[in-house]
Parts: sequence; structure tokens; C-alpha cells
Amino acid sequence: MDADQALLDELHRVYLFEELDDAQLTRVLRNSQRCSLPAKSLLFEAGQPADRFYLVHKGQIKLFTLSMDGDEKVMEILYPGDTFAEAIMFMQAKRYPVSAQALVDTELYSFDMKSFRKILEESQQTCFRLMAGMSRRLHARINEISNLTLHNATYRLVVFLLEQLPEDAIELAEIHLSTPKSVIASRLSIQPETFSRILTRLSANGLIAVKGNDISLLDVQGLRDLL
Amino acid sequence: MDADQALLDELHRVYLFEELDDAQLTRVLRNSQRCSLPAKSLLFEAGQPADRFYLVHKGQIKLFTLSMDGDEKVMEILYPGDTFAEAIMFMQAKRYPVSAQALVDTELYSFDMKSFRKILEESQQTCFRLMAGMSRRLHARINEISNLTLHNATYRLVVFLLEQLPEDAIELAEIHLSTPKSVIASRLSIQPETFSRILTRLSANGLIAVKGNDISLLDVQGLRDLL
DNA sequence: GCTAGGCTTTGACCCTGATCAATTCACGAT
DNA sequence: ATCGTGAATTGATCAGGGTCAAAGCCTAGC
Repeated sequence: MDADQALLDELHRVYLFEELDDAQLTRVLRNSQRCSLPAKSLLFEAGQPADRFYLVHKGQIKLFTLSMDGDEKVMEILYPGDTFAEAIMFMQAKRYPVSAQALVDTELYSFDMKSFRKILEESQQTCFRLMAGMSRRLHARINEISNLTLHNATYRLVVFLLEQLPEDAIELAEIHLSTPKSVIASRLSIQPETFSRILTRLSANGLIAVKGNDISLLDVQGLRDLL
Repeated sequence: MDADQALLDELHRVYLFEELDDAQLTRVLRNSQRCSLPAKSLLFEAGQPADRFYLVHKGQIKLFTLSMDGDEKVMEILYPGDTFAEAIMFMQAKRYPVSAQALVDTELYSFDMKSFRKILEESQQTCFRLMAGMSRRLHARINEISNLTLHNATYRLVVFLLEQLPEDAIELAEIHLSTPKSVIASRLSIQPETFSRILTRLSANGLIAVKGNDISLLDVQGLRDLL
């Protein structure tokens, strides 16, 4: 049917599945499940046994950890096309190291780890894809640790803003935050109050203009110079 | 010859090479190089093109990043048996994301990434090993980010001390720091001064006793209770 | 249109840990 | 034994950003 074909096409564009032939992709599909999450619902909690990994189809997922006294650190915010929890397939103790929650109404596909491992045994190309994905994530985490320890909150926020640029926008650039500021703040390891204050300061310096969830980068070069 | 056989045996105990048969291991060996680094010498710098990965044979290597104004963050300290830079094999831009320096006189084996990839194509088992290693590292990094953002310096230091325990030592436990305190401090993202002060405070509380590079954990339960 | 509840912003204050500076310590070389 | 060098400790001070509290805003639902 058409719906299935559309899904096959969608999967085929996901980096993990790009190397698979139709037969393999069909097998992946057979062990997949669609699932819908209303906004704010938990998908899984840190520590829980893991036997599936996920692909975001629609919506947003946040991955986060909690300290024992309830403070939350957002590790990652995932958007359509992103996969998560694949790396757990290879951990000794197969448990989710973080919790996952839908930020808005979200639709996911989930895949059985065990049967996907079989696919991996057949396709080194896919193994290589997965390793590429893991090394990218690893690098990103290393970067984040550098930023946390060697740079201050303003630096991290400015880097974040510049990363949102649609690419090569020279002068005026508009950004729309599709995620609550408090979540982005936690993602950047900044308190919401501080996040707000930094935006205010950047505005006062004429570097940006903020109107609700829309931010104009008035002086991209000036922002780059802060780094 | 005996020397070669000893080396083969050593490699075979490295997680990455455990699944290889003798023929494959010999091929790995053929593309390996031994290298000796005097204390304090740089092995590679962040940003440099990468075509080899490494195994520590003797000594200690620190992986670190520098901020533009020269501040250093130690990412990892590696000991004999540890491998590093394998994950780079799968990055788009094959450049070292961190710098590597010998802390003491060190001997390494290095392996050619390109020829090791060929081995990986033949051995999914080895691919799986590598992926297990990468997911372990990934998890460690996630943990570190949590600790940096959700916990304070004392917490991180106490966790570090407890991790040094030779395992299941119930009451009295001795730790020897084989690495300068300033390096450990940076590894934990603490300033040397603060590191020293925290040790002093823990001593004052009777939880530990410090004599140079030797630390006695006088009250393991008490330390655990701090967390 | 208006109210309620959740983000966000603003203000006042504080605390952890960084910074700067001086001293002590450890140890290898002379 | 003594000197010199770099690490470690200690003291004094400071600031980035966290915390607590209150007010402002926005939107969904009545």
C-alpha cells in the first residue's frame, strides 16, 4: 500500500537505514512500531531496561537526567528525522542512561534492538553508518564538556544562536525558537533567569532583538566577535 | 620470535582485538608502530589530521582541549591497556578533536586507521566490540555532563575517590594518585586551589587522610553519604 | 471578554568556586 | 647539603551566575 511505501521511503532517508536494501528495510519495518505521545508524556525513564530505539517522525523529544533532588539537565532535544537510543544496543547493561519526554504531541517509530542487531551482522555498511553516528555524538559531547568548563553562559548562548542560523545568512538573520526558553536554557546549562538576562544584555548591546520566541540577529559579526 | 609473540598476546587482550584470529592480528601488527614519548611531549594536537589510533603500552597519556586564552581542560587520562582515537576512524572530518600529551615517559602502539577498517569489514564481531567501546565512552561523557551541571566540586571529587577503590574494600581503603593533583583537578573540572581545599575539608571532617599522593579513605560510608 | 495557570522577566541577594598572590613543599641536579 | 624549579597549599578577595520572590505576559478555556 501507499502508506507503507511512504514509510519505507522515509526510513530510507534516515542515516542508519540508508545502506539497507528493500528486503532488509522491510524486515526492519516488520519489527517497528509506531507510537503517539501526547505533549509532556514520558517515553522512558533513566535506568529502565531498554530493548527498543527510536526515530522521531513528528514533534519534539527531550532527553534529560535528574539529580536526586529533582534538578533537571536537558541533554538533547530531538526533531523529526533524529534517532535516539541506538547506542544502547551495545551497552553491557542495556538500560536507558537518560529519560525521554515529549515536549509537544509527538509521533515516533520504535525498532527492536535485537532484530536490528541481526541486520547489522549482515551489513557492515550499516555498522559503519552507526559508528559514524556514534562518533558524531561523542564529538558533540566532548565539545559540550569543553564549553561547560572553558566558557561562560554568554558564550554558550551565542554559540547556540549562531548554530540556529539557516546557513550563510550574512547580515540580518531571523531565528524562531520552537522550544520553550526554559528547556533551551537547561540544554545550555543555564538557569532560565540567567538566560533571560543574557538575552536582555545582548539586546541592549544592539546585537539581537527579541520578540517573544523570535530573535533577530542584528549583528552576526558582532556576535561572532564575542567568541 | 618471542618478542613478537608477547606483543601478539598483549594485543589479544585489548578489547578491540579480542575477536580477531591470528592471521588478522598479524595483519594488524604489520600496520602497527611502536612509539616512545618522553614525559611532557605532545603526541598530537586538536585539529590535526588523524590517520592512526593508539594503544597505551606503558605510561600515561592525557587528552585535553585548550580554550583560545590557553585554559586547559583534561578530558581523559589513559593508562596501559587503554586505546584512544579509535572513534575518529568514523568521523567525516578525520581530525583529532582533542590534543594528546604524555604525562610521563610513555610507550604506545599506533595502528593505521585505513587498514584497520579493512579488518572491521571482515569481522562484525570486532565492529560490535568497537561499538560497545564507543557506547561506553558516550555514556561516560553523558555522566560527566550530568555531574558538571547537577553536582558541585565536592561531589565530583568524592565520586572520583570512590571510583579509585580497588573494589569492595569495606572499611579502610588506600588510594595512590599516580597523576599530579593539578591534572586530576582539571579532569574533574576543578581549580587546583579548590581541589586542595576540598581535600583539606574532607580531612578535617575525618573522612579521609592525605599524605602527599596517598589518600586513605577513613570512612567510606561517610563519603558515600555525601552523594 | 475575562480569568487562571504557566512561562518569562525583573529585582535583590547570596554562595560556590575562581583568581591573585605569597608561602611552603618535594625532589632532582649540582 | 644546597640550590632551583615546579607542584601544592593557604590566605584574601571577587564575580558569575544561582536562588528566592514578585510582577508581568500570554494563551487556552470558560
